[in-house]
Amino acid sequence: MTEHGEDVEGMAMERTPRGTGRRLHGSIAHKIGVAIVSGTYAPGDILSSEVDFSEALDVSRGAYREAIRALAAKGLVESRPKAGTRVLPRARWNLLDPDVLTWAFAGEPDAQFVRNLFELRAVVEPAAAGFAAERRDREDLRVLKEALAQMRRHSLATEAGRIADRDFHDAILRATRNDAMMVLAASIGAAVSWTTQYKQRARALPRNPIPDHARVYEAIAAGDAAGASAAMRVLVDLALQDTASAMGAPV
Amino acid sequence: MTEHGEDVEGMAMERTPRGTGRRLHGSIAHKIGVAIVSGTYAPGDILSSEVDFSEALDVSRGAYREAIRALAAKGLVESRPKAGTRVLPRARWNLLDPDVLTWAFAGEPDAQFVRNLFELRAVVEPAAAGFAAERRDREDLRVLKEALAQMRRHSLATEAGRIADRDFHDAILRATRNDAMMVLAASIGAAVSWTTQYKQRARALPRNPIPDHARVYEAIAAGDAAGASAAMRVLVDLALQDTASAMGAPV
DNA sequence: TGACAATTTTGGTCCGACTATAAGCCGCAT
DNA sequence: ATGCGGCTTATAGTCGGACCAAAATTGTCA
Repeated sequence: MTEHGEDVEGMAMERTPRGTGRRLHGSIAHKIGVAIVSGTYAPGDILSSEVDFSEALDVSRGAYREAIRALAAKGLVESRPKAGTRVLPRARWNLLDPDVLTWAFAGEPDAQFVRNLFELRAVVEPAAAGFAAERRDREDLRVLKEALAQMRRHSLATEAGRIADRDFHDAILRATRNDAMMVLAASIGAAVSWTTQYKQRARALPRNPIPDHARVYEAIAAGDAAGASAAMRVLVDLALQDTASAMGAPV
Repeated sequence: MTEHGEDVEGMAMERTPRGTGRRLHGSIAHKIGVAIVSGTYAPGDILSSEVDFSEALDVSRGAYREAIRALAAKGLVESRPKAGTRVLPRARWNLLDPDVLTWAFAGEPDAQFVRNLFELRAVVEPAAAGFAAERRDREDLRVLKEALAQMRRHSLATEAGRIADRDFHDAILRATRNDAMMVLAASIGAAVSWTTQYKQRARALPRNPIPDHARVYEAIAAGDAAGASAAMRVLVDLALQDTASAMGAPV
């Protein structure tokens, strides 16, 4: 992707084992995954036969198959003897899967999809904050407070600031004592954090997020479920507005 | 398991290609997946080496590796050279993945987990109903009405009845016009439907679900978001109560 | 004794052959 | 013509065996 300049098909793998980082099958899955999510291969399309595609990628058939297995596990494709490997309809994709989310945000994210994600977040996170207010223990509050302090110290423009922000939300999720909710909101949160880059890019950083977060913290500390929920709803709504304006799309 | 007498490890694959149905790597993934989710292999555990495990299962190393790829794609395990394949901490599992859910409900489902699922459902579905009330079109209402009619015709004890119930909820999700919410609620709904079996098993069928569903339909048809949301909340709460009592666990 | 090097274990990749499945075609009978 | 059933054949599925690469362990030497 750097100075080689070639990669004619746009899909050729690095032949040099140097600096692969990921395993080979992993990068294959990544490439094809991005291609599918970004629409290069539309739902219903049939991928080239295993032999053709794998040698087009210049990898062994085994590695290619393992990549396809991963994609199939995420609901992106389905392979059947004689029929080939077909891209499944979007409704079957595990859109909440962390990897799929990563692939979706690898290119220019679809504005509509981002809106949907925020909508879901606006449903889940306030509820999570409410549960957290009811179930948090002393340790949860300590972590929450520490994250808040870190957010005050560093701006959201810095890496440390974003990590603190993430810690804050993660701590709330842990406090819900609900695994399912944790997994879900963690995925959404990750996706949402990608959009933060767009906010930064647009230099649209007019709002100081600290007060919003502080209000959430106070309500959780006070054990005020309704208050925590409401405060979180405000926080998410504001984040959505920022993102929407930064992406140049109407809310 | 029958007269073969052997199968020492309790994990040996059927050697007879007869009635496999699933592909081989699929059944391997299923077996190991269930074993992990049910706690046979605890987080942090290292699976036997590829050669050992694959020949213990009496399958080729390739098939085994493909199965592991699928599990890795769902966040259940992680493989690293020399380090082996290790079961990841529960927090990394894609608990909302349809397959993982299936595996989780393959054995006796964990009561706590079911409660968490219902809690999440209680958050998402009412919100979805609200959005549906705002965005549904004539076609959505038609499908919804038809599903409701089918539910009246067949009891929930029948397969047709359960399908109708599922159609009803799916139609609501489609009406939200939110892909992310659709995928999520579909997963949860599938999981919840497993629990229906437990309700049946316990013969705890005291409640007639039609009125609850009808109220949701009426509110959506009327475009009453708040009403639809409230009606759905009631519906989910009642379902939770039924399930909880059927599972013999306190709410 | 501590740093370095050889060893060995284990996953990663490749190859080539064979098998099993089902889509699509062809022909038969209606 | 039409619908059904068997046959063909392309394609994914499975296998086994070989070699590569990385990392944990062990052993060795300064």
